[in-house]
Amino acid sequence: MSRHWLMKSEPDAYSWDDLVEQGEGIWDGVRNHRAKNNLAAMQEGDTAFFYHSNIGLEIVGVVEISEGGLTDPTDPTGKWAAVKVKPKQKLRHPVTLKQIKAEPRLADCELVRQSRLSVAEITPAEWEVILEMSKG
DNA sequence: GCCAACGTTGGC
DNA sequence: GCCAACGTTGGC
Repeated sequence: MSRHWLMKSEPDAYSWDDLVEQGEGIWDGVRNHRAKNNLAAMQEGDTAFFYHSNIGLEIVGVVEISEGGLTDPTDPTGKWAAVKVKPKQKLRHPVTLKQIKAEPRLADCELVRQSRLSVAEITPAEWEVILEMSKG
């Protein structure tokens, strides 16, 4: 049973378009324990929303975990986790943070509850709600 | 082991 | 640019 996630990136540093251009990206540099636990729990085939923080403040696409269980190559101590992701589909309409906060069914999601968490889990129900919203 | 001070992240 | 939330550090 695959799980769902949400991964934040500042588009200035790494945007959806950057990922599409490269075909596959490694998600590293996470230095938060809760986010790391989420990264470490990801398995190949899981899917994740790609969220633009700071600029945009919206979910722009869906990525698939292409390789899980990696150690962060940018971390000399080898304690932190990383995964590889591939772009799967761009949302027809981005789902903004504003919309997410206005949706009662999403009030409990990790993104809303702990806004600074860079890698959050999305429940199957929340996943469906967001996908539905992206269809406009 | 507690807690105040400080730094960072991210929304507004 | 400000501020709230959260994590980390360091003195005790």
